[in-house]
Amino acid sequence: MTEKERRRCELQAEVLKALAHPIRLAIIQFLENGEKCVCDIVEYVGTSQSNISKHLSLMKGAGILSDRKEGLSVYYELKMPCALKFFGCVRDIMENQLSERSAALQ
Amino acid sequence: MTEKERRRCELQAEVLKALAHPIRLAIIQFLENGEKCVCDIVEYVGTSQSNISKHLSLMKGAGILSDRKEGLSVYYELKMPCALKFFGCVRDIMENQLSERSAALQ
DNA sequence: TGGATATATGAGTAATTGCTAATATAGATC
DNA sequence: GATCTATATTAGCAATTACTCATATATCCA
Repeated sequence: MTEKERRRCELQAEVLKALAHPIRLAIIQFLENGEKCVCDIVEYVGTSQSNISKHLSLMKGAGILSDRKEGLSVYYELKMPCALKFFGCVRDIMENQLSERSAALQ
Repeated sequence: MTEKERRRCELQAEVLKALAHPIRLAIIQFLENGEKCVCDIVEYVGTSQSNISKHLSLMKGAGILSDRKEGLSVYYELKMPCALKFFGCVRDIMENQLSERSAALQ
């Protein structure tokens, strides 16, 4: 494996790490229909504002979200809609997992 | 957000966590062209056999890989080719990141 | 059956991640 | 300028992740 490939995998892992948390996935799905402000996201997800702020900052840093300010509010928007398609694939994997486990138990 | 949605995000996060590591991504790309045995994977990635074994086990547990034994060797195969397409998308995000950072520095 | 080989696992340790509570910062309004 | 509101950040702590080393387990062969 070349050093270039290794480096590319490291960068890709950064992005995937930034996706790999339930709260961040919930935020992304919420943003599927367009940009939202932090307060709406807090309400939708149902956890503390400070926790949400951390997660938003992390995803912005990873290039997954972008933001814009409007008065006191900050609106976040999804920059990688392809993630939503991928989640469909992930869901299939999960369902296969459950099917296989069910079959194994029978 | 409903409890069902929350649960689904948790499960999706499990799969993404299982992907989100440079060595695991390298393994997945190596498996793009078909199943490989552990010793080939060890050689390709260039880290310890025990480390590789841990990563393989984790991905198998998450439903990403499947395996079959042949004598002393164990062959692993990718169960979610859609991940490869998604990596293309992740790469675009990474490149956008680099472009934006370059623009910001100029 | 013993030795060799391939692979998986346990234990210990360090690094990373994620949460909460408190608080700082920024913008708006009076 | 003070107050309020929205959001971001710091610090502390707990949980999780990842690695190495040593070793266990399984398979093959003489």
